[in-house]
Amino acid sequence: MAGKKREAILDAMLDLVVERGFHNAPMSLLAKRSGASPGVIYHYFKNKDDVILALYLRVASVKRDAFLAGYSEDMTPREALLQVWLNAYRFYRAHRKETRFLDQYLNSPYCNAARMHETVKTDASIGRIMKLMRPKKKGGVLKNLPSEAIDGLTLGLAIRLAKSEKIFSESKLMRIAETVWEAIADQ
Amino acid sequence: MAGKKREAILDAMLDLVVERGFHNAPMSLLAKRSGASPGVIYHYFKNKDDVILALYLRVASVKRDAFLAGYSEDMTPREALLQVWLNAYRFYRAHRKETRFLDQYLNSPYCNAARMHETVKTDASIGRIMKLMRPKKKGGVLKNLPSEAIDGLTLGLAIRLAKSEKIFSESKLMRIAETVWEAIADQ
Amino acid sequence: MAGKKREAILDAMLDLVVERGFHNAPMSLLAKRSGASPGVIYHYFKNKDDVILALYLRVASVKRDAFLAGYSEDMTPREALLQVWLNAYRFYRAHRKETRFLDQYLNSPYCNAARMHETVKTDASIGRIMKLMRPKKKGGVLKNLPSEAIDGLTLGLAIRLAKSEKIFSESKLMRIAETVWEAIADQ
Amino acid sequence: MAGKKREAILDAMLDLVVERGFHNAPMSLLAKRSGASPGVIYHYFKNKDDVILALYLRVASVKRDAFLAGYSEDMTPREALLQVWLNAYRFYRAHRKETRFLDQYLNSPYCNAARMHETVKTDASIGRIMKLMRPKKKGGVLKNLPSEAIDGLTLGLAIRLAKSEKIFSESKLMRIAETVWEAIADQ
DNA sequence: TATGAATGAGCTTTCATTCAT
DNA sequence: CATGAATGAAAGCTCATTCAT
Repeated sequence: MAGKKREAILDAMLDLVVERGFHNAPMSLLAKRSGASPGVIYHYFKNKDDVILALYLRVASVKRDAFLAGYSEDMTPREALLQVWLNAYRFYRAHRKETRFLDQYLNSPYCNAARMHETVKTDASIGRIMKLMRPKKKGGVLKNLPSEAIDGLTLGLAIRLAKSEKIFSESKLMRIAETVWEAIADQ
Repeated sequence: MAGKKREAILDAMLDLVVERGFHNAPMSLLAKRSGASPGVIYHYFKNKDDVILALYLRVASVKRDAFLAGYSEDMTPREALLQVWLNAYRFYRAHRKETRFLDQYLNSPYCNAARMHETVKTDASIGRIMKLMRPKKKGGVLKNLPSEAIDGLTLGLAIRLAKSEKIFSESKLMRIAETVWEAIADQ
Repeated sequence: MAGKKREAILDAMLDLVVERGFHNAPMSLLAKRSGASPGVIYHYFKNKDDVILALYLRVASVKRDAFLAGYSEDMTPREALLQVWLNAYRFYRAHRKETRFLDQYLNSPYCNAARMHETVKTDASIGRIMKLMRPKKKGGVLKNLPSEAIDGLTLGLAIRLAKSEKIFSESKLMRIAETVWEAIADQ
Repeated sequence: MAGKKREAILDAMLDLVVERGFHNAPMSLLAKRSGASPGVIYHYFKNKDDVILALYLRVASVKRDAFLAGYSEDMTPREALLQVWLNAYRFYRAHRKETRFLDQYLNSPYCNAARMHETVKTDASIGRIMKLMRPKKKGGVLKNLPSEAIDGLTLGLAIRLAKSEKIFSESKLMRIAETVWEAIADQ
């Protein structure tokens, strides 16, 4: 109950950033939209940047949980990849506002080196999976591709598909996931 | 001589946006950096948004030319894909400021539906290539994947690799390009 | 206590417009003169035009009350005319700043058709009196003159006299009021 | 031919002031509307105030000539009054832009004491007529009314009627002029 | 906790005026 | 005489933040 207003502020900020961008999201409007007074926002948050950061952390946390749903360490790399890839697609598809927020946040100087410290921590569990997928010569099962390539061919593709207005059938998604696996696995 | 100051303003805006983001790029600083007076910017541009838009159009135009360098309609789809993919990687790699600007611009509400009209026009020639690469069942040579998937697996990958600090050797790049081709071609 | 600062802003704007005109009445000076900060003016008013409009409405309201002081519907037309005419003269004479403001406002494009809507509403009670004074052929007691002529010969004269530096004695004013009555009444 | 551009500038300024007011009549727009370059305006006029002043002097001169048309010193006071009154009405009626300009100019602090020196000189010939119309006790034929009253009952009325959208017939105008004469003459 | 009036630095933009060409 | 790019002070206005209540 205590955190209800805090959540309302973050919700309103998410809407504002998506609709209007970081600039053009004034605190006065945030107050109006969230039903809080300008003053009380500063009770919950140090300043505007802190609201943005808290929103990012909330979104990142939800995203991490979504990505890892149904994943277990017992899975084969192939099973893990397919699971996480579909999770990613579904998250981006279901959370379009959050996706657009992340796009803006991660591409803006708002998110600078200092803050990326937090980011890395947050995404560490994603890293756990990714580390499983090492190139063959390092004991993994993947082709000898740079990690950026692996990332781009998997999550990068998921996000692109999710941004499309098209809705893909389960079978189509499975087929794409297979294509992804084939592109990166060293069979 | 005629458009020299106009170009200087756009150059300065590019630097500012990359360093500080759309917000935090005040016109007064733009004036100082470009060597123009605050007033004269409004001789060349209607307002701040118009500067941003002009910068986008300039970057998009340069990008299009870079992508199409060395491309000819006689090429096989495979040759064309390899050529354009390498062009893309090299453009993003060589124009990091422009790339970061595009990231911000295309993900921000600055770039709304109205402006995307221009965008589409600008990227039409890219479209010419992409249309060559149709799925097999439509007379092309590609797997039956949605266009977003093709796009993500090709240009989306190029941009990710280019953003990395790593520098890839020619042979490595060629190998990745081949992997890309194999991922999308229906052999 | 509630509207004290708002009133101070309007008071200061009245002074500024009279001293310096609409142009040359910058918001920064308005802030200084009214003891408000530049920002808070925009808490009470939408923009500069809105300050001007609010000032006009305040002046118009005071003016209307002043004009109608001591008037009752039982009066004969002659009594009513003399009463209102003297009221008008005294208002203009006692409120010289307001009078000069009205001169500027009503003659400037600041006061356009849209705003005149309000004006008419405000002056409706004046209209009540004026309608009593109809030409004889419509059941009134006045000469068959256009309403603009009636208006000019009464209020128009009052304002001119009030603008003069001269101070007229009560008896002189009464005599002029009688002249006005004779000029418009159909005896 | 030399003065053609000068006249064009004054014409454009008249339009601008009437449409937009003194403020909102920027020199850049004056340049565009008049077909002159911003620079050359400063060849013909010292500064913006000087353009306004020159326009006022031009309008005042035309007005004076219009008022005196058909007037001769041989006329009886009554004939002179009727002639000048009708001239005034017709001038205001035919020159609405000029009338609105004068309204703004004469009511604004643009037209300050320094400039009124010129004004008085310009209107001296009007003064000649007005002086003929002295109160009876000073050898004239008018009632013993303050000069402001005479002025208001004559020219003040003419201007009010002229501002109305109504168009008055010759006979109606003559009747009103007669009423005016009766109001001020000491018969 | 909560309010919202108040602050004031700083933003985008305008515009009278100048001057090299 | 003529141009129009250039100037820069100053305008109107915004907004993150504070604080008395």
